[in-house]
Amino acid sequence: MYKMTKPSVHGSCLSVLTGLFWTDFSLPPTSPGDYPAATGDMPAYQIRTPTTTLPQGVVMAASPGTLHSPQQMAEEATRKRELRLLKNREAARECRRKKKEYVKCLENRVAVLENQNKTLIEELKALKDLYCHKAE
DNA sequence: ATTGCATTGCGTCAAGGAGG
DNA sequence: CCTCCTTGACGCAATGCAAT
Repeated sequence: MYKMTKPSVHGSCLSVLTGLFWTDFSLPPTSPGDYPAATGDMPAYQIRTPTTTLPQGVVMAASPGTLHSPQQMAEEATRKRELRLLKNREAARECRRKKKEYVKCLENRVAVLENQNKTLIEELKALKDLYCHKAE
């Protein structure tokens, strides 16, 4: 697990490593809320979309026609704001979860590619040795 | 035990994109 | 145009950890 360096206490961790924001990756999301899936060596991770759980007592907006007094209007505005904040709170949580999963996925991919690289270097070395002995 | 810095996670705001 | 969703950015609190 890599640790964030101080200059990026806020914002995109990946920008420190890559110079890019994570949403700027060359493989664009295939759909909103999706991130580039790993290819080849590893399974593409899937984004689950949990059903939003509104707390009990949160009801959907009343039709505007039923509101009259300024007090009712103010209450409606407050209720709408609280609902918006609640939804955004959950959206932010989900967004962070996906981001962590994405970073983990990239870290796995780095590990796989490093192993592949090592194997190929060893293979090349073996072939070179073979070639040298034949040439003698 | 205390202190200071780094890291992490959260809630909120704001901007921008997508869909109706 | 309006509404909703997504996500970068910010501020804050909690926690970890090394230095003293």
